[in-house]
Amino acid sequence: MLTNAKLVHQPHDHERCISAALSRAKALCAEQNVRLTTTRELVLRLLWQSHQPLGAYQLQDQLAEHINKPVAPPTVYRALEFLLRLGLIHRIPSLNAYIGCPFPNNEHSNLFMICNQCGTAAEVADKAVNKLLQCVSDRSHFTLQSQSLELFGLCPQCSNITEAPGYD
Amino acid sequence: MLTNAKLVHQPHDHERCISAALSRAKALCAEQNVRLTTTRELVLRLLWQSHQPLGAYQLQDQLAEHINKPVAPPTVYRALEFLLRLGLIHRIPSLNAYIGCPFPNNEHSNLFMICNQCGTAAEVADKAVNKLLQCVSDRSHFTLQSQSLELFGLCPQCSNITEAPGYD
DNA sequence: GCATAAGGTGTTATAATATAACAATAATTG
DNA sequence: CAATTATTGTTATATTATAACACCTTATGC
Repeated sequence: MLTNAKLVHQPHDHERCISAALSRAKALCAEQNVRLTTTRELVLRLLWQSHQPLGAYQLQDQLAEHINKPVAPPTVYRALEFLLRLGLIHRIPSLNAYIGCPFPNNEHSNLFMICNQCGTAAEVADKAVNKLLQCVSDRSHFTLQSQSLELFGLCPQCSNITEAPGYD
Repeated sequence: MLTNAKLVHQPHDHERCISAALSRAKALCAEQNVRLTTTRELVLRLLWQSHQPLGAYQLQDQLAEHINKPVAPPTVYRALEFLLRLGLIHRIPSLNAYIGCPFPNNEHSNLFMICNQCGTAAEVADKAVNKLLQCVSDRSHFTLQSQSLELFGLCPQCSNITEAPGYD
């Protein structure tokens, strides 16, 4: 099972997450012979500022603040589209939000564990999950092409807080 | 594995789907002591007119046509909210669309197989899937509360058409 | 039965998310 | 360096969803 769950749910050197993501992005763009322009890189950076998915309009605000001039929605959506196409980020449909992918190029499950409390989202890639869903599809003669799997609940930290005995 | 896939993907007596859904709804409302008002029942009926998820604004149009007077969005969304709360319908996040639930009251997987071609969506409830996802969550100490699983691909019918040899 | 409360609907306005279309600019290629 | 291609800017608008408040209908207690 490939996952960034531990990283996401514990204090860690987040600068490393960011720089790793950026160097992966640069490598991938070079390989694919496409351009990681300033805007695209900035949007990717912004998405990697935390492990919480961000909406397009949050990105718009942050981007505008960053470059110190107004940004129109298409600018953001184009960058997102580009990053999505390369697999550098994911869209989480039930949140209308976007998040950096911690392991692009790997076999994906497109599976996220999203904390209802703190909003963090950890990604999981798991062969057993993929296999089982392939099997479910096969049984119904359904030709599986892609998937989007979202688990909602409480991350370890928020679970502990919630479960802790109160003072009542 | 509990699924309506065969029904969805083959010609069938759809009137039975509709009437079954309605009687389930009536039973559930009686049991829960809530009211299946005209609007709510109509929205449920409309959702059951096919096995394709419908958007809120498609429902709005159809509803307006049906009762022969304009309908405002809140009317639709209120009915949807009610039906969702009772588990009579599901929302499919990546489509922003709604669909009738073929087996409310059962253990759910919230797993849909959605045809990219014809748009039909079959639901699957599978203990193995639930168990595996529970296990994935456990391994990360994630307290699973709910899930949304969407498989995209081709239904059996559309697979056949696509795979059939062409005339080129 | 009737007053009251609770639940449901109508209506208007608006928020939040996303895309279309076209002009302008920058980068790449021959 | 001209021509092509890719990218960005800009304006407008589509799509999905909700807030707020007035009004009406149904259930409930007396």
